[in-house]
Amino acid sequence: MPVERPRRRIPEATVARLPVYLRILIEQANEEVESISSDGLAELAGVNAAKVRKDLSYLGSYGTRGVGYEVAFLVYQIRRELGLTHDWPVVIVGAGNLGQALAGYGGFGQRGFPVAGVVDIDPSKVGSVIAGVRVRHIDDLDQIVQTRHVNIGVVATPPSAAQDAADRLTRAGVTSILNFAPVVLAVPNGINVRKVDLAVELQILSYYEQRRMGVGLQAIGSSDSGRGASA
Amino acid sequence: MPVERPRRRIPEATVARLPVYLRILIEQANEEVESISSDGLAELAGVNAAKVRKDLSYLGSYGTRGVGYEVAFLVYQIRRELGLTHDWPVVIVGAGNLGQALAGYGGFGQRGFPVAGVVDIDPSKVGSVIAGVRVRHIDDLDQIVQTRHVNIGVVATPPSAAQDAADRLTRAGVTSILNFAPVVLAVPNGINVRKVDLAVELQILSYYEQRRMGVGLQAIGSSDSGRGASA
DNA sequence: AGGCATTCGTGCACGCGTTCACAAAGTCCG
DNA sequence: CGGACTTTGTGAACGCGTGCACGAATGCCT
Repeated sequence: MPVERPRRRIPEATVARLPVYLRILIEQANEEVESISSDGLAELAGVNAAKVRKDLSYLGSYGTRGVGYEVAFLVYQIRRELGLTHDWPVVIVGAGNLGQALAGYGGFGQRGFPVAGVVDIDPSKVGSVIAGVRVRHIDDLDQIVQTRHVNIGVVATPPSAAQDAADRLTRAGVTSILNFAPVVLAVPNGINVRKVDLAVELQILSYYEQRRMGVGLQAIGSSDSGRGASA
Repeated sequence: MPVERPRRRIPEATVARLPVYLRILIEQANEEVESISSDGLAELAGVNAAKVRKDLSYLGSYGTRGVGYEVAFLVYQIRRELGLTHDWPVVIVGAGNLGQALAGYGGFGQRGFPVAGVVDIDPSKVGSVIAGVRVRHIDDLDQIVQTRHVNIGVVATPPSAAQDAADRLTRAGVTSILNFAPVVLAVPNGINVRKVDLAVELQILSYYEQRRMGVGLQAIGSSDSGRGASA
């Protein structure tokens, strides 16, 4: 009996939705809800019910026909699949406006991603304490990554410094990067990069707004960009 | 001669990439680069060259065979298509940690999205000035949206207040929302919502990290999640 | 115990997006 | 001026993700 299956590959689109399901399920658990149907979960997540079932089927055949899914069990399974059974310390590069906000954002530590350190290249920023974490110099990056076993780095620098930050992170041994700088990072193979670009998001919204006006008042209908439940 | 074509619909995936091209092209223009090939742009954007050409072909047949695209002209065309020929004022709901960082983030105003106002429901926060903008009470939302002609709202509240913020925004007449709260917003039809969820992004990275370890040291290869050029 | 209602799991078809491959169109040089 | 070279624009094939529809399994009620 194979205790830990090698686990089949999960489609990227599904991986992106699992965290959403997880958050909703934890909420439900806090409200003493014991079980939930794919329909119920779909409604709360703003997606199709069949999609929910297919997504969850990648985890295994948990779920009871005629009843639904046991919330607590599903939380455990998703946690395990996403690798959230233990903490993933992160290091933040850049102690500017954004870096400080991220370090102060409670959502990190509370959700299993404690801030192992904040570093900056500007000596004048080093030493200041933000959100209980002392800012250290970027030269200490290697040491932080190694002693705290950091796998995930966050780039919160100005655009001009982002590539250098990424280079230092990968050199220090980080294998996943969350990039907030409006720059396309070049990284070695095998390094996982995800980007969050506020300007891009706004410009996408701008496109649909502009379109809405230009075309006149005709049916806008499916201008929802993936998410969005109707009231 | 139709001055302004009705413009065929552009695939969502392409719309999401246009802002990236735009940023790169503006950079190139600043460095006095006059023209660029689809190959060159593709490299800088970290995508396939054919994809660049197909994306740009949705704008029209700009581009000269044997030469490439004229940078300045392409910048103009993308700007026009994305509706960036004029500013889009945005209103930020929530003057907490994140709201302040967003208001202070220069990337907004400089990229055509000036902050028309920051509002909060907490009277103790009202009146304080962040990044040159005075925080006003959320009851002033309607007035701000109407007098400043705001179409885009940013939700930067705690999760528990996010739905209320979205309701108020749509009621005030906002038709696009950028949501930073880890909540699935329910909005009326025709309202465009995009979400930015830090915890979700980290959890996705966590999945691939966990997988990397579990499977052992075998080829990780295509674990790049869309972006990522090799060094 | 049997039948009915409910809900899961999934095969299948459809549509969108990506990529290849190549003709068309232009430049450059001898 | 002609031929070689470069690069665009796009038809076509492929692959992935979505959503429908339905069989299978389970619980509940009589």
